[in-house]
Amino acid sequence: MRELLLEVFNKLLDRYGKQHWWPAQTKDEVVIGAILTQNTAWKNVEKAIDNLKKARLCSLNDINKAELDLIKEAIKPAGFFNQKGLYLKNVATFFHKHGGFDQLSKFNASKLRELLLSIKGVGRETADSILLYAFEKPMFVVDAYTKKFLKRHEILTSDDYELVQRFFMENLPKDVGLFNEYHALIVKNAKEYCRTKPICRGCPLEDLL
DNA sequence: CACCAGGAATGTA
DNA sequence: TACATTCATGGT
Repeated sequence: MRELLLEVFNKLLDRYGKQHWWPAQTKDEVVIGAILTQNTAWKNVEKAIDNLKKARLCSLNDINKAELDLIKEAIKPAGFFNQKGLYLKNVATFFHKHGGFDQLSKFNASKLRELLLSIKGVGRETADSILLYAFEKPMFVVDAYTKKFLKRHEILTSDDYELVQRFFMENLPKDVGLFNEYHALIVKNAKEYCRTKPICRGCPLEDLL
């Protein structure tokens, strides 16, 4: 199974190249983007982040100080702005209370995940995205695409988040760079082949079906 | 026009 | 534990 997962990774990387995730300029933006992209197309998140930058609200510190309604107005393009406005406030408060990235980095990945999950608005995928792409902890990120991808290629059919996550983490070297690219490549591939196309023509994993 | 997007919280049984 | 509902904008 280890070899299969590495083979799949190599084929994806060979086809698509590095994805350079997370698409953000700062760690704060990774956290903000992780909230904004919940069940939302990244294109819309970009608009929201653009608005936040123009309003000088694109850091956790700024979000802490800012009026909630200003945040909501800026993030409207990303949808669910009433919830996400509150969620951003919750996350910003959390980072402030815990002394920011420097202090939080001292926790091990498991403990930090637990802390992140205690924030209202941060679920498993959001927590893991923050752990991997902002804290650079070797935590595999699972999303809807990942499950579709595994089913489509008949590798694993489970919908259980933790199970799918363990499947990757127990069968791959715990490497931040590897987890980073792997998740991004799965998303890239799934967007292309796991939506409307019933047959996998031209997919780099065609021969695995 | 319907359907979905890099989910999570909440409620019900 | 398992499943349904709600949240909202913008692209296809």
